Amino acid sequence: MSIRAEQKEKTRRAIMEAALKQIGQDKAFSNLSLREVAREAGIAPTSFYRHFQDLDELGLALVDEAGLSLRQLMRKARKRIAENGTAIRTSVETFMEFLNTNPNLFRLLLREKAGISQDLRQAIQREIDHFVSELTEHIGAQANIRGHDLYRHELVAQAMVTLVFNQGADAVDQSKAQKKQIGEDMICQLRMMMLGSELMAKDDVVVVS
Amino acid sequence: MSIRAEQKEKTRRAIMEAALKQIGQDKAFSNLSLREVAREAGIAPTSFYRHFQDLDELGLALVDEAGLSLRQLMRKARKRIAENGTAIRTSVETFMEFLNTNPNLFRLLLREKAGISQDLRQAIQREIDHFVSELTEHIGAQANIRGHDLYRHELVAQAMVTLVFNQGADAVDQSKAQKKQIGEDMICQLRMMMLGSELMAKDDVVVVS
DNA sequence: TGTACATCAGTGAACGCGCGTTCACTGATGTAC
DNA sequence: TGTACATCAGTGAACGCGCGTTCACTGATGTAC
Repeated sequence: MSIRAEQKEKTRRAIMEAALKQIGQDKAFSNLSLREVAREAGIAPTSFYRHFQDLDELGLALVDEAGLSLRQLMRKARKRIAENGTAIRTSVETFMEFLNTNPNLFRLLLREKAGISQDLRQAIQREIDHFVSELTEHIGAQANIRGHDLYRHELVAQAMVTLVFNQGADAVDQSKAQKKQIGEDMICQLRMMMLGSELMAKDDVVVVS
Repeated sequence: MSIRAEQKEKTRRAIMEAALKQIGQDKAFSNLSLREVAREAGIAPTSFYRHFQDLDELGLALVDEAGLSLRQLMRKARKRIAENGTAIRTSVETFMEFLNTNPNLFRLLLREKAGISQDLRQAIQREIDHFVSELTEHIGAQANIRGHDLYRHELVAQAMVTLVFNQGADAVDQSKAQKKQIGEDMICQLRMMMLGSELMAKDDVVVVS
């Protein structure tokens, strides 16, 4: 990479880090100001435009980055599960690692999932949907291997992601001990879901409405 | 009530309705402007201060109102359950009614639960915690009556509220048919939780870590 | 009931401020020969 | 390698704008006698 391109990339990173830092300081993305981000990044306000057309474009770049992290996370979790087999515990613990490593990326996803910008919401929803469908596939395959049938395993996956993501929100600002506790509770809740689904898949259970 | 007090109350309502209207139009609470709210309410910007000290105070008043609605909702659900017994279905359907009746109050809770203002977040968390503890008590009592034991029923209640609240978020902007579908899926997920918890409460099930 | 005074919800002008965006410019880096 | 020109990331001045808040004010409603 040329010197010029390198420097440009460095500045781009500085802008993204500046935005993430502000998000960590209890700013919603829609409350960021271009001038404040530029100040934090150590550039003139006008320089921002050399990298992003506007703040929305910066937001999408950040969501892309978060999505990338999520996918890496999932790969890591899968690898660990293959090694030691305790799928739910391993997934939750891997997710809690993500929370600790990228708290501001998580805050971005969490806050903007219900936020103002339709573009951001859609981008985040896409990442989460992707996560859900990977998990759906995974637990479906696992169930086949182990010979447990699951009832509507796609709903199990969806509920699991919803639980982990949203209870994770309560954990992000807590002490290590409290995080641990929240993680254990989540593990228990996911097991309940899984067990319930297995039970509902058995022939002799009548589902009443 | 005196004429003066009546008029004042009317203006206060107008301000709150104006804020809710803006929240419905994809504004986060932290993006509301005092001037815009006043404009929408049909008063001079300065008149706002006769009713609220600042926008934060307005936010808390709105969360109070939402909390009141939630408690009314719970009471209604309990009454209906006492009449017809299908607890999960009735609760979900009652919640979906709330969504349809007060979409903007729900949007406020949803958005500001992960939002900027610490005061609002705490106020909303308090309402949700109250909801969870009422539900915990309810399903605990129901389980006793029916003779099913539940394993850690407080986690069941927490998960149920998390699921309904957050999947409800996906429903609020959808068509009636899609809302119905989301509701049915939620019912299924809640049943899985409940069944799983019942199963884990049985003596002969060994919980491995 | 009538009068004189007090209260107070609502007002319009004015303020200083930070914002996003434009523009023409600079000077280091890159390229062609 | 050296020279002449092109590119383009970063800049500082300037703009118009909507904002939150203050202030002294108005005039309808309320109260005391």
